[in-house]
Amino acid sequence: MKKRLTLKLIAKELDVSVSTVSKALRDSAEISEDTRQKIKAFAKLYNYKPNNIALSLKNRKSKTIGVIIPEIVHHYFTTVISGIEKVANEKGYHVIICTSNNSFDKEVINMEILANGSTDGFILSVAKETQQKRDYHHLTEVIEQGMPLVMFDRVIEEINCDKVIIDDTLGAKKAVQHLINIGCKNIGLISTIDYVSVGKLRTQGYLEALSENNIELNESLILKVDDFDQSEIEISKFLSDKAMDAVFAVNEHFAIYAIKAFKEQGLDVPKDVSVIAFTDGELSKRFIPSLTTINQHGEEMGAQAARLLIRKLENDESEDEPFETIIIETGLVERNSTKR
Amino acid sequence: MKKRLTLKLIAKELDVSVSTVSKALRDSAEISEDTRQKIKAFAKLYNYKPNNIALSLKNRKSKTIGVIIPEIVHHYFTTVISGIEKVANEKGYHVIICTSNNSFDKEVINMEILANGSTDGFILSVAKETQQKRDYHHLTEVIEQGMPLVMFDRVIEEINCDKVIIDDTLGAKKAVQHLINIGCKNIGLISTIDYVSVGKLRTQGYLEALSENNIELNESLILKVDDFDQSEIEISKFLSDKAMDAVFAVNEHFAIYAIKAFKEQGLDVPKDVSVIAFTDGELSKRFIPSLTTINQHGEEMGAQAARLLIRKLENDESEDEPFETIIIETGLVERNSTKR
DNA sequence: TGTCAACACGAAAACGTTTTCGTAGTGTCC
DNA sequence: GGACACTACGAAAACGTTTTCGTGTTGACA
Repeated sequence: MKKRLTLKLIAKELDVSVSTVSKALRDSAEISEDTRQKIKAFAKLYNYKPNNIALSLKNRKSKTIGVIIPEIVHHYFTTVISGIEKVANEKGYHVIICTSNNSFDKEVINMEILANGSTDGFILSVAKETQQKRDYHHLTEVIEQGMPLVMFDRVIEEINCDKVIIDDTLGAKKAVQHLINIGCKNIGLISTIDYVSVGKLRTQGYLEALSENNIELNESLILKVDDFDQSEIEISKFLSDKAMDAVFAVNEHFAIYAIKAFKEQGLDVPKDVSVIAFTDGELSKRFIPSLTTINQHGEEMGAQAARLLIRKLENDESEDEPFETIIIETGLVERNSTKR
Repeated sequence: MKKRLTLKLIAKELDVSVSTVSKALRDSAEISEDTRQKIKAFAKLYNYKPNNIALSLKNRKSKTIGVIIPEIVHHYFTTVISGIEKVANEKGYHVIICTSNNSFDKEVINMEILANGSTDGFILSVAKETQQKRDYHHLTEVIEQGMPLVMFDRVIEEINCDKVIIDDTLGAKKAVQHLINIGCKNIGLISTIDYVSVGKLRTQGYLEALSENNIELNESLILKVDDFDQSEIEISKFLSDKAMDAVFAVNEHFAIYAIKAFKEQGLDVPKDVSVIAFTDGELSKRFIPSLTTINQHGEEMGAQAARLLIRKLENDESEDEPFETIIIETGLVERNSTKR
């Protein structure tokens, strides 16, 4: 087991001082051509690499950004991470990922650990539990310490920081408008309970689309799923006694459960009933029928979040720059779960 | 913007020395009850948290483990990460994730960066390009520096380190044996080219199962997909002129393309033809028909890898302990793409 | 009163860098 | 020959910890 090479070792070996070695390697003009060559050659030969930890301590920055997401086993979040990584690596940052598992406590702990030097800033999508509890002390604390924070997807309005979101309401509106355009009249909604912000916003888009088209709201066509694990049964029950010609689901899974339920009822998608969902997922492309969706552009979202964060990190002057909220456009992707 | 609290600041504020503060906070018996209380109260009041970077430098360990995977937008890898994270966090480690994007160069760069102090050890699944190139200098270098390395899934046999793999060959055999048991005779194989080790091993399992059941090998029933992006077309072409009553696919995607192709030919799965695949994915559960699979227990795999790594990290004496290869058992999950 | 142990604390080194400042040695110029 | 400016390097501080060792004060005891 080779010991790691340090400046001190090089210095001793070459009989110069540590400072000389450091300067030589950084091409300082203070060092004569001769010794510079000698030191560089030696360093190269023995494959010297500076110790990042020491640099972090010295520079008081780690060149890494911390990402905290509710869960990683979720295609949408992986696309976001992918976008973050791409931009971060381009700019010489690396990325630490932690999952909160939708637990408030784990979110807090992860932030505290990463905030203690490991990370220069955060990109975060808050846990469901945090949204419920409305306890944001860990976020404000980090901000007060001067660490930039960018929130995405599930953001907290009250927190003053950069944000990247999609136009959930508008996206939902687009979806429902599409259903209306193809002639659907009785449009159901499968959403989540309201404390999940996206559920709330998408519900709002649904309502707006109806009202703009002078369609009367029928509350009985709205389902707000509470327990994800029970959603398949809930949805199947919900759909069993309603007359709908379309369903708008706030995510991929709900859409697929809906399609399954319809099939079991002997209904054909899209002939008898159209289904549209919010998602970026793999499933929607591969499912039969493939799903018409409102896409969320996760990778773009991650990329923008990373750009915002790095801008704040590199611009010391930017402290008093106002915070930005970037809205990622959603788009309709027509596939085979809606009739034409 | 509050400055971060350090030992030095506390010391100045309370008019004691840095060492006293450090000792007090760590409950050293050297410090009198009085001052200890005072210091602890102060630290708590102003929410002192030690700087991890300084600790890393001092202790020459970072308490973080680096994970390098070929791609993150892949359900299997996220389950593995999930398992790694769970175990790592339990033991007080955190996890840095980098993706190689299946590029050799990016794999090398990521390892070099993380190896310079950021990380105590590695968990790695090698990039496709690395398997092709057979250039493993970055792996041996890291090992020579005394950093433990655990490889999983796509492992390199020649490298001497801990490994976690699944019994690809046996798993494939199980799959094919199941097809034989339900009465299939003409069993096709959709695999990848051989330099991807899993493709090779699973192919071998296929061959073994056939030979053990005295079924003659028909080379024309084997497809080795080269270009992933073209796989849908390749598979559809491949299946168009063969008479099979079953297909074993080495991954989820190939299986689904096969099912689609069969449907287009007017064949029913599972009535006319059975399909079985290797995978842990979401798709297989939700697809219609849902897929009979050989599962890979990704989370278990990650957990074991993390355990192996941490064992090496915490046991200085373990240096000469022999390396282990843990084999994760695969299991057959019967669903609706195979007849009963 | 002098000796010694116990107690409570501080100084300093160390981890691996970068950077500021100081300074020997050399050469130039009048 | 003296003043001065370069040149090329080294010493030391700093980043925030932990830990080893040294030391001043106190009290007990003969």
